[in-house]
This record gives sequence, C-alpha cells and structure tokens, in this order.
Amino acid sequence: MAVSAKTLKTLGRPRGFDMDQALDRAMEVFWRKGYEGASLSDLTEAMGINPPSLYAAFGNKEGLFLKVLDRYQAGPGNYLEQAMSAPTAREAAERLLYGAVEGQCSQAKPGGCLLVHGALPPGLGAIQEELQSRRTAAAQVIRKRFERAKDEGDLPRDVDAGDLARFVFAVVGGMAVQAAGGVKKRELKKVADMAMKAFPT
Amino acid sequence: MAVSAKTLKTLGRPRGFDMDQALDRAMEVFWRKGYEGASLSDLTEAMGINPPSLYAAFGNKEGLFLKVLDRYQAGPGNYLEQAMSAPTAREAAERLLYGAVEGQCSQAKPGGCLLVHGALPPGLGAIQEELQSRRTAAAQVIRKRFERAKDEGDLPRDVDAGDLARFVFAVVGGMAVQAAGGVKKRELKKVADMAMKAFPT
DNA sequence: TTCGTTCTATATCTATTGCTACAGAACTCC
DNA sequence: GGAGTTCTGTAGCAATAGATATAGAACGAA
Repeated sequence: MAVSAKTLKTLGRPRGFDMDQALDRAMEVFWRKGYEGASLSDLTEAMGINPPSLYAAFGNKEGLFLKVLDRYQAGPGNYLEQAMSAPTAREAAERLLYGAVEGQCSQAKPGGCLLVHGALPPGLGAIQEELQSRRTAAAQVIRKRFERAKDEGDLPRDVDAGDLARFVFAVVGGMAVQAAGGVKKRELKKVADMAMKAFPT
Repeated sequence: MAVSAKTLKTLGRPRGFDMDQALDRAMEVFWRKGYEGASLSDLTEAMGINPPSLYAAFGNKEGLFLKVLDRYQAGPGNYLEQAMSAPTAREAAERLLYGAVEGQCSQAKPGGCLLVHGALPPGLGAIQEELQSRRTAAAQVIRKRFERAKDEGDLPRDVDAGDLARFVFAVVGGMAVQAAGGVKKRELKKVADMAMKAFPT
C-alpha cells in the first residue's frame, strides 16, 4: 500500500475523490468483467465519479486499466514476489502455488487472476500486449529465482530453470482459469499438491 | 467432419453459402478476438455473408457462437476425446497433454483454446456460463476415464480421480494461456513433460 | 478581492454495437 | 406459368460505446 503524501502543495481545486479507493473499485470491475466487458458507465458508477474526472485523472480507459494493473500486482497479485523471497526454490514454488490458490479464491475478491482474464485473446492490441508482457515478465521472475537456486545448490544443475518456471507458471494460470469458473479453494490446493510432485528434488 | 446430405428436399431459395465453411471462418474470428471482441461486422465480413443471412441461419451472435463451439470441440478441440481412447490412464494423460500442445500451437490456427479465452471473466452471463459448463464437462470426461482406469487396475486405488483430472486439466488450461501469448510449441512440450512427472505410477 | 489553476457536473457528441424491415431474387411444387 | 416459401442485399433502426465541450465550483497565491 503506497502511502500518498498527504500535504502536497496542490494548485487549484483539490481532487474530490480518493485515488486509491477509486482504483480499487475500478480493479474489481475489470477483474469481474474483463477489460472489454467493463464499460465506462460501469467504471464511473463503481468509482463514484463522473467521466470528466476519470479522464482528467487517468487519460482514458486504457490509462486507467494500466494504473489498475500496477495496483493489482502490488496488492492482490503480489503473492508472486512474496513467494520469490523464500529460502529455497522448492519453497518458492510452494509459496507461489498456494499463494495463488489464496489470491485467486478469496471470497472478498472476484475469482481468478486479473492478468489472465483481464484480456486473453489477441486483437485488443495494446491491452493484450501489455498483459502478455506482464505475464512473461512474471515467468522471468520465477526463472531467475530458479537460476539463483541452481547457483546456490538447492536445485540440480541439470534442471532447465526456464522450463521449470514455465511449468509452475502454467499451473498458476490453469488454476486461474478454474478459479474464474468457481472451483473451490480445497480443490485447487490439490492441484498445487500434484504440481509439487513434479518438482525436481 | 459431418457430411451434409447433398440432396435434401429444400423448400424455397437455397442457402447461398456453405454452412461449415462459414462456421470455420467465424471460429477463427472468435478464436482470435474472443466473444466480445468479435463484432458482427468482423463476423459477416469473414464469413462472406450479410447480417440477415447470419441471423436467419443462427438466430443471433450467441447462437452462432454456440454452433462454433460445437464445431470447435468436434474439430480442432477434439484432442480431448481422442486422448481418452488411449489404453491406459497414463497414456490418456500423455495424449491429452501433447495433443493440447499441437492443437494450441498449430501455425494455421490462432494460439490457445477457444473454450478458455473465448470468454473467461464472468459478467457475460450466458456465454460465460456456457463456456464454464463445457470446461467442467471436459474435466468430468477426464475424471471418468481415470476412474475407469482405477477399476481396470492401471491407476492406484488411492488416487483421487477428480483431483488428478483437475490437475491435468489445469495444465492444459495454463498451456492455453501461454499459447495465446505466443509461447512456442517446443517450450510447451517441456511443460507437458514436467506435468507427466507428477502422474502417479 | 481577484487571478490563475484545477477539479466537478450536466449534457452531449460521434462511432459502433447488435439487430431488423423491406423488397426482390431463387428455388420447389402444383 | 403461378403460388408458396426461403434466402439475399440495401439500408437503417435504437442503444450503447468511449470520450468531450462547456460552465461553474473550490482551492492557493497575490
């Protein structure tokens, strides 16, 4: 949670709504309906503001979505980075998988992962590319953690870090698909259990 | 490929376009842009017909999509059923995973799986529910195959067929997400390799 | 107070969405 | 040849999409 500087010399009329709260509301809408499915009316209504305020603050719908993505990855989606700080590769994978279960099945939030079902199919141009690049970036983070593990000796040298990362990431993505469809947390945990059986010793 | 009866007594003016070909064209559009992203103009242009012909033949956009889904599962997506006819559970899982790699990475077709990224987030109502129910149906098919395998003795009795099916299905879904983003076939095969390491002996 | 700036609210713009009315064309049956 | 039926093409419908013009309200600085 980034603490906004409270007393920043503002010029002109101060903003009448709370930025972070508005972003959270918008996040929920995008999360629940996807980028295309979320209309400006949906967004402005949920955020409690009018279109001109939205455009003044975020530029356009796409700009708002990007801000929402940042906030998502720093908030509900930060189980990735949290997991990477685990002492060993195996523990990192475990924390990632079970963290994904929690993050994708929270009752308070919509199911699934915003980075996955915000917009999957190509053809949305910039939005799709942005999400795709963030997903590959996430996979790279995992790969680098595994490579470090090889250097540190807690992962066999003959393991391909990229392949292993892609596998773990695929399971996370697959769980997101199922979570979006309402699969229960208990069942997803079993998926994570099984995935860990494939983890090299 | 369903062979249409050529000489069926038709009443009135005969249809001026080929149904199956039009469905294939529509499938590609939906596959590439998702349900919402595919506009009527996109569809009619690709199908080479005008809106009234589309509505006369399929009712509406949703009806067209359902017909396309049927054709997808019978065509590019039929690697599921093909895999289930394998003699053992292990072989069925293998054929499913590697079949998914082929089906989702074909160069001739768009990447990914239509059932996954046709429409993921809820909020699209009927469409989302339809896709979700088809996905769970697919998972059930796998589960039943594994249960049969338990009866036939090629899968240990203490294995939960449902959990195993969900795991395999999650990997397939995760691969679809990655394939939609352009991951190469060679890399996805490695994901399938790793998944098989978790398969009970 | 007055100015310059920045935000907000109402009302609306244009383009596109999914969809259809209508008239005519193409077929079978009689 | 009609009569009856079904398809096709043109043109356009109402609704909604994303985005804005405009006027006024709320602030700090002078």
